[in-house]
Amino acid sequence: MKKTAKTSGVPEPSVRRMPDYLNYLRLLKNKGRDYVSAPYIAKDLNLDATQVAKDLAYTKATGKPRVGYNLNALIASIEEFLGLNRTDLAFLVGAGSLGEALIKYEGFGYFGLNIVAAFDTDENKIGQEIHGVKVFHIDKLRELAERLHPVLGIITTPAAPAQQVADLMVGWGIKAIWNFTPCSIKVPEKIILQNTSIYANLAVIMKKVQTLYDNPISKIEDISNTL
Amino acid sequence: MKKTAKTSGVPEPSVRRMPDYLNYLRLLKNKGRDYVSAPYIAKDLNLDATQVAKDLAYTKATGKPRVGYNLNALIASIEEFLGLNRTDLAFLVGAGSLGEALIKYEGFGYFGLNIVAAFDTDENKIGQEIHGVKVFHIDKLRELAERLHPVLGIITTPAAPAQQVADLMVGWGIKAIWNFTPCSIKVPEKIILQNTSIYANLAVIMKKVQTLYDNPISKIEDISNTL
DNA sequence: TAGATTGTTAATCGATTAACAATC
DNA sequence: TAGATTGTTAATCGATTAACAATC
Repeated sequence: MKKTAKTSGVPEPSVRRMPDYLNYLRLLKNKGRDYVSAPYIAKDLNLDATQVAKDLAYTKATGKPRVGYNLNALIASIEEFLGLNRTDLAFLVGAGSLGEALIKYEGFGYFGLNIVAAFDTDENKIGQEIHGVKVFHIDKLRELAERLHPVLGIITTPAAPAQQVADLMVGWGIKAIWNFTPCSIKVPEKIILQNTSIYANLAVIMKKVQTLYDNPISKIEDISNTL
Repeated sequence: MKKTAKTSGVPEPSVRRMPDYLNYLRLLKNKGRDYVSAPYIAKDLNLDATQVAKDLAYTKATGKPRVGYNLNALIASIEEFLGLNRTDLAFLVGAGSLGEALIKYEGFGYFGLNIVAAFDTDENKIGQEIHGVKVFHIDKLRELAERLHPVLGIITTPAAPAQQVADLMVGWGIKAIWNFTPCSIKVPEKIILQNTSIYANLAVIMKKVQTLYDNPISKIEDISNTL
């Protein structure tokens, strides 16, 4: 019953690893390296070498046996794969600290994302500039969307108004929505929806921390301390 | 070769869905409902009913055929599963806007996380209070860690100092690290490490947006507009 | 040439989905 | 009783890992 918008045949986990590779390879390039092999990358990023090779193959990158991949070509290949040549305009609704953090996120520009306007309902925030991005009243969204045709809408409001904001965005022609609220929002089938929940990550970490309490290992450590 | 710290036999995707259920069920409770079935939840959250039932079973929740689950019992069961009764102390390093956003995140308290101190190297930030959490110089981490024994360390610094911060945290007895930088950091095997990369999510969304350009659908839409 | 690495094809592993008996 | 839902067991699906031939 669940329907996940396809990411062009490439497994989503592979897509998620791409920014890691890119970040790592750019660092390596700055160190003056020219070639790099999949096993080498794998070791540094704590991944399986075969998996790295397979991921890189998705980007149409090609390497040479015994030598590896040309670093410049590989970086270009991943950038191409992720579409970083293209720059998409984005609107952000909810100019709280999370919204501010996203706007200030240095790397976004390098990842083909350009937040051009922020919106809020808080009169204190309206008119302000965050890192060069102006905050407008939400009522201006329609007008600005008609003019700029943003592709992506980012929701960083509190949970309550999330659905309303999403409806507004869809109404004014946004193609993709990135939802940072913990609320599950409904959008028409054609709209791309990506939920990013801090809580999902928190849950995983708390669950792992829990094992520290359950596990007799901590008790063993206690014992060894008394020896 | 890759080693993922086990979350006690429960599939990680299931753990990640738990906060969604919890959030949704709390909302439902506020509406005055007493019972809820897996298919009902599934419909609202856009999931498969069997999957919901299976997820809930992991929490040891039990339901009655034809009736569903008692809402209070179910909520309690998920809270128990996630360990929300326990409250863990956390230190946060990097009091920028992302750090600030996390400190202000209303929900964290409800999810068993208590950020008790923030650290930075920026003299302008030191001594300030964010939402009741004081910002200390990073040099104070040792002293405060010895006193408070935080379980979790959150890294919201820029990428460059991430590894250094992690080493510091590990040195002072932190058990789990939540890394928000795009840098892959190395920690001893015993330390729980959770990476949350905004870029991974961005990559997925950009890749999906890309299909809008590749796809002839957009062209079809253009044509229909001229009719 | 020898040997490491690519890149493909097959095997494994794990999560999701489907089927169905139990039960309220 | 009839029928919807739980909860378990089996089938499917997809990603990761392993094996190996090609090749530089």
